[in-house]
Amino acid sequence: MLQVPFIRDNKETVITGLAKRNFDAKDIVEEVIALDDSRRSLQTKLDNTLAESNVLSKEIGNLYKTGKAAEANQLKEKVSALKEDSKTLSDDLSAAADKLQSLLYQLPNVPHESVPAGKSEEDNEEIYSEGSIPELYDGAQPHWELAKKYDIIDFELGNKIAGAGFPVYKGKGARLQRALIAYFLDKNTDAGYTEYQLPHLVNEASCYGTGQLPDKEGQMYHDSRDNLYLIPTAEVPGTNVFRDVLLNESELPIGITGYTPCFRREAGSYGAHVRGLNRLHQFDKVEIIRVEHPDNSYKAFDGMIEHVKDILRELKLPFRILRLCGGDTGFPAAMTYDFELFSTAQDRWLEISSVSNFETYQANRLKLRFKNSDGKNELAHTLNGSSLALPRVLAGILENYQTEKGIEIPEALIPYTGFSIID
RNA sequence: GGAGAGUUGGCAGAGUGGUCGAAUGCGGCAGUCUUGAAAACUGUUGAGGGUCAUACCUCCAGGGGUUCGAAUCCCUUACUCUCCGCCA
Repeated sequence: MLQVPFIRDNKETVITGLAKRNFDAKDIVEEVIALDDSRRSLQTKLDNTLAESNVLSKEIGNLYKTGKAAEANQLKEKVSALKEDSKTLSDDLSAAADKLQSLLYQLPNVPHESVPAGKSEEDNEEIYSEGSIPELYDGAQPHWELAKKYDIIDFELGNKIAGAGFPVYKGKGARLQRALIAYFLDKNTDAGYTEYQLPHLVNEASCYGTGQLPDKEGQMYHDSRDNLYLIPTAEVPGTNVFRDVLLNESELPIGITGYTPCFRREAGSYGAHVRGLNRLHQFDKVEIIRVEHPDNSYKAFDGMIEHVKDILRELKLPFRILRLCGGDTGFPAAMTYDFELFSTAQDRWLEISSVSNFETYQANRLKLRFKNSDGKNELAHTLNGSSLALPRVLAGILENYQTEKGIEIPEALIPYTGFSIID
């Protein structure tokens, strides 16, 4: 959530920044400022009314003590009248505050100055690529065929047990999943992230904290009996670790990592390009989350990019990095880089990681602050990224590492799988 | 699921109608001492709104009520703990 004083002081920056997302913020910004004005003037009136009745109440107390009940009763009437006024004022005030809040929820984060304008993924900029695309043998297959051929992922079985989008991993397929999770977690903890095991269900407040609510309700699985949501990403429980937290500056930076399954309803997103592992209702992901001093967050962002690069380099998977344009950058993010790996057998790029800097947008909702060197409480910056999402990495490995003899295992993973080929 | 107890500042924990935005301890910050640090001692230290700055207002889990006046009394919701039940 953007902060009102920031919007006030940077009206034009906000409007031109959001225009890069194709978001016309002009009316909302004007309305926010107008509402904030009226909120303030109501607040002042209310404060004055309350101040007066506070003074009178004290007098009443004193009058009673000195036995002047008649005078006290006179004052009581006055206070009652003030109370009527303050009731009206405070109703008006909370109406204005609620409206302001709901307007603020509608404003996405202002993109970083380096983010290009653009409407859709067409306008994303490729800024880096690495690794060579392997030449596959004749008869190379997409992963859903390989999965069947080697009997390592059973989509049909998942259909029976749960439904489409819930694959069953078997044998070496299951082991490879476990290996990837352990490998990613090890890479992350080696880089200084602290490993967390987080709840897979979260309450409503946590969903508001990271912005899944109020407007992405339909994308999450929800247990209405207990009002709990299945997490769509570890970002939700992981970032909410820091909800309502006041840190000392010396505690920054903080980095945590966690493996969780992720659950997404993905309503209405069926169609092309969703075969096999490409889009699922349940998938595994290892996430990294950072809390940073505002002065360091972009340096930390670069560090996260390098970290993910290292992993892909070690797995010897060909990848590229995209700088997302305004229109493709997620609502709460100021900047996002996507990692995509090239799947030779599908002849297309698959998104496997998304690294974002949210600046203070999430921290403002979370009330995540630190005491700065002036002793003032200041919002921290939050960042997160996948390192990595499993299904498409798995798809990439299966497709890019297939040979006529079987699927080779990337060297870095062999200590984790305990085997070097799936055949 | 049943019964009971609780929820107070960064943390722990007192406070049962006005003198309470709140004792005390820990932690944080500053200083004295020290070559430096630790220890000790001294001072300081809740959050939000508002103001040029004061003033002032709000906040003792959330919401509602009683009262001239509520952390304190009542209702309600959420959560936590203990015991019982169930259970991997």
